Amino acid sequence: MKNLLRSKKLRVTDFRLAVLTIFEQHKNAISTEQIENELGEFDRITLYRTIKTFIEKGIIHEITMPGNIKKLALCHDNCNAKEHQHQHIHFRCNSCAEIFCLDIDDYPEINLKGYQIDAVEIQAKGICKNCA
Amino acid sequence: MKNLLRSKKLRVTDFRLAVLTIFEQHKNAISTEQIENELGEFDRITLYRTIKTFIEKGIIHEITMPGNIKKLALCHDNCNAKEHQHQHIHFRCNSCAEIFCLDIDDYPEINLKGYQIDAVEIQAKGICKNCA
DNA sequence: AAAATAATTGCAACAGTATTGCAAAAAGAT
DNA sequence: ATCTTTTTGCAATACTGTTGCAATTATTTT
Repeated sequence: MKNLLRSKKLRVTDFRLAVLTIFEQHKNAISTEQIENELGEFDRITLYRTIKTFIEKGIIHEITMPGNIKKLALCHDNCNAKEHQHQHIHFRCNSCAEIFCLDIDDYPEINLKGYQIDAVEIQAKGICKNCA
Repeated sequence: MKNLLRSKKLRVTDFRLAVLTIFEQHKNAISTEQIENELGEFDRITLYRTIKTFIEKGIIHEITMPGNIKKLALCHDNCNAKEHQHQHIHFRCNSCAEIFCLDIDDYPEINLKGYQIDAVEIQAKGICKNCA
């Protein structure tokens, strides 16, 4: 974890390590609220800033879906400030409401005449393995 | 427009017609802020409620993307409260920041072993026709 | 066409989410 | 150990959205 921060030219602080630890303890994407609950005592503003920094540096990525759903998950690929590139899809279970980052073998190509496509994000909804 | 509201069992009111008119005047997806600006005098709470109702009834759909991007667009398919089904992708231009609902011929199939997929939403980012 | 009914609106108050500026504290470099 | 720069924590503020309730308006019934 310390190396991850250093590789992104971020200082290693207790706060950042605490937040990273929470991310690593969760397989699935988590909400800001969940982080708040698990942090114990903390400063909200610092948390928002930490999240923003992590997103900019490509440590975590944001997943948003209609209905004010907003979650965060660790990047597994090597992302950066400019572009997050994930070869996985975001799956939301309609039963347990968990959001999973799932790898797929053949990531579909999208072609649109006249449009230059730099990044594609795929979201799916349904029933997950555990709830099925 | 009146028939659209009636078909969804909603009362025809000036406010709703005004909001619908704004949607029809825009080819691309628009933000709540844009609607507010174009409405002239209005009540914000009523607008939020109108938007919520329209989404629930399948008149408009929400498009969300990382970075607190949230836009709204008319549904062209016949959507309903339970599920919005669009055979188009959402394209965001990195240059003009517009969000387009674009039809594609071959909407990709997504398969995930063990997961039941009910809906798929595809988002793309790049450079649009006009900006290219 | 008027009265009854039911949905919608507008206001007040409030809640949640997020940002900015700034001084103090902490991390990393010399 | 000291210096420099980043990060934190606090105060204040802004934005986005919601709830309850009374007044108004649209539709239905008579």
